[in-house]
Amino acid sequence: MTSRSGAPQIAIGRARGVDRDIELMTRVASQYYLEGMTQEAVARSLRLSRPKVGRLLDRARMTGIVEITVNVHPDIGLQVEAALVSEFGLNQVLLVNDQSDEAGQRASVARAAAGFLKRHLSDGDVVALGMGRNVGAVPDFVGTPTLRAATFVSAIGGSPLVDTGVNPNEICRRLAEAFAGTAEVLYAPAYAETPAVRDAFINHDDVRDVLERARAANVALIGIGNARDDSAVVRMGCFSVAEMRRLRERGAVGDILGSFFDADGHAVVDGIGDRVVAIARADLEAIKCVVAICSERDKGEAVLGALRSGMVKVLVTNLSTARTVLELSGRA
Amino acid sequence: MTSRSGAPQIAIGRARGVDRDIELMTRVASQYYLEGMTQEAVARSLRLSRPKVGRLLDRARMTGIVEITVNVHPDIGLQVEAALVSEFGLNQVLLVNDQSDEAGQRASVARAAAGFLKRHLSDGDVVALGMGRNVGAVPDFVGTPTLRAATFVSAIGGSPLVDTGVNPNEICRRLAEAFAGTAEVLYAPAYAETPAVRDAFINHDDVRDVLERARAANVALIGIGNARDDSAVVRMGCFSVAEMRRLRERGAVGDILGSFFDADGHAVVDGIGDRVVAIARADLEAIKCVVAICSERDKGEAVLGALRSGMVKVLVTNLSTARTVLELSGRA
DNA sequence: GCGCTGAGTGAGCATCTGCTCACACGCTTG
DNA sequence: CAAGCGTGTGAGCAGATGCTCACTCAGCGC
Repeated sequence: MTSRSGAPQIAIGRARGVDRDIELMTRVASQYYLEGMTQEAVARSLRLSRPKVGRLLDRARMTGIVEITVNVHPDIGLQVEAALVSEFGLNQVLLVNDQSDEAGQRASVARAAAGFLKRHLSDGDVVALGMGRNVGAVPDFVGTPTLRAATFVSAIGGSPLVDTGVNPNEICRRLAEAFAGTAEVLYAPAYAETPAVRDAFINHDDVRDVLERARAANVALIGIGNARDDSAVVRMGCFSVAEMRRLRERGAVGDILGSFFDADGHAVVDGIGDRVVAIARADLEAIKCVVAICSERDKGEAVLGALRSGMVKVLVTNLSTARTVLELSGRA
Repeated sequence: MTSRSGAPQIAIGRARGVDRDIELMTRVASQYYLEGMTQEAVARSLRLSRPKVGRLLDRARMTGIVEITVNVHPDIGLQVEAALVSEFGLNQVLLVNDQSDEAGQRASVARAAAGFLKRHLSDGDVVALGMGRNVGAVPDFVGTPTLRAATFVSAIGGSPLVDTGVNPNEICRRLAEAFAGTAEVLYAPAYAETPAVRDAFINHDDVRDVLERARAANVALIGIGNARDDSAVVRMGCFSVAEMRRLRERGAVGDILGSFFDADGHAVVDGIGDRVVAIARADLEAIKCVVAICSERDKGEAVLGALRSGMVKVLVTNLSTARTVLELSGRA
């Protein structure tokens, strides 16, 4: 009945003042959640009091030993994922459930993206980072720092008007902290007033070095912007409403790292491109693992264009957005 | 309060007689498990009776919408994983908790391996398969068939003495079924009596074709055997106890697909190799994603040799085994 | 058209769980 | 060395959950 502990004579994991109850929590959680025993039965089997078992379960949930996830139903989710993968030649699609509130939706998409990074980042990886609320929410869900010798690099400049975790530098620092890696940030604005100013920025030694580093990244984590008057870049003051209108007239539906594209994914060329301080579309296309995240259902056209552009390799989004994209692409 | 449904006008996922309550289950599960509402509160918010909410939650757990996993504690698991990755140059390590019973241990390791395949298999992948109880347990945990156009190929012959899901052909068929892919099986024994008989087998058109196909696989799923008198290959009658003893005298600690290696991972050459009907060690080394699974704590030496051999790229095992391997390797 | 069958529903109850609270123990501090 | 503080423990209770059991109603056969 009382099985022995598993004799790990090894020091790994015991070094610090690591919680001595970890094994107990694991055992309790396993009996309760996996074997379906009642808390009282678990208490008897391990000679603990019933409340103590309850408390151990709480802590097991807190520390991440027990993980409860609500997935998209396999019958639906797998079909939609497969359809997106085959339609747009993606490597992977991660779908999460729809949420009624915007914040919750962003959180669950960000959690999925964080999970992807946790599973896939290895020592030595270099991650180029975009901006925006969606990307900015990712560090919140990394959880326990995970000791990866990874580098996080801003792939686009920031905006002085917002400082609320939306700027790539801020995201960069927080992600690096979460993964116990290093951050390399870009001290330049995302958009310059004129091409000449932009050139001055990108020729600055520090800026050029960081952009060079971002270009050499093997992973990228980016958001997808839309081309509407209320889009983030307009709100951030990078563009005027008139400029955005002009972009739309030329077919623009969205942007990635300041590179606009139309519904077919083709680049929309305009003076704009010459004012962006960021890595270029071609740079992104060369990165093997470009993870795009989007949690807003009304960004369907932008996501469609982004997927068709070939920049995106992994898409993280919610079910409705995914369905909207498939519908728009005519593959319903 | 009552938020609208999310208007997915698209047909995907609705085509068949798909459970119309899927959305309801998801919503209920989300409110209960993620937002921490009580069943009664969920019932009120969705105008359902309290028992109905309970029943929906049951079904959500059954169908896989809600997933409860008991992980290794991050503080410990991540350290051990990182240590194995860096020590042996692996791509990834998946650790599961120790289980007191052998069957439960095998099941949880197999579940993790199945999860890895579900996440990583894409259309067109070809998976070479080994034999043994561990590999044989994987198909049981794939769950919902996932429509991947993948091919599963036996990479080693079978044994006529056992027919209980341990033979690669059987595993092959069951995995193919679980993933809704195709199976290519090998009509040959794992070990022939003499090299001449072996040659006769591998020169047979069908056998040669399947082995050729296995060599060209981009994924492999294999077990790790040990070199003891009670090892699976001896029990299966492929070898005599005396032959196994001779292998041990030459330093053998374990085998993968019938290729034996010593504690340093070097191949143990013997007449044995000429009698195996399987792809060779070099073939396996050339496959990018070789997933080895092991659920037995007493296979430490065998796993150590396997990791040092360079054949294994992804290891799936339980915490104690992982620790034992690190300890044996002197990296404790 | 009528009755039968069976899946699905909600009441009621026994049980389980979460929470509060008083208490004991160990550790610091005067 | 003693008092004080804080964390952790188990009793007790209110509320939440799982379960059984009549009951309803749609679907089907006679």
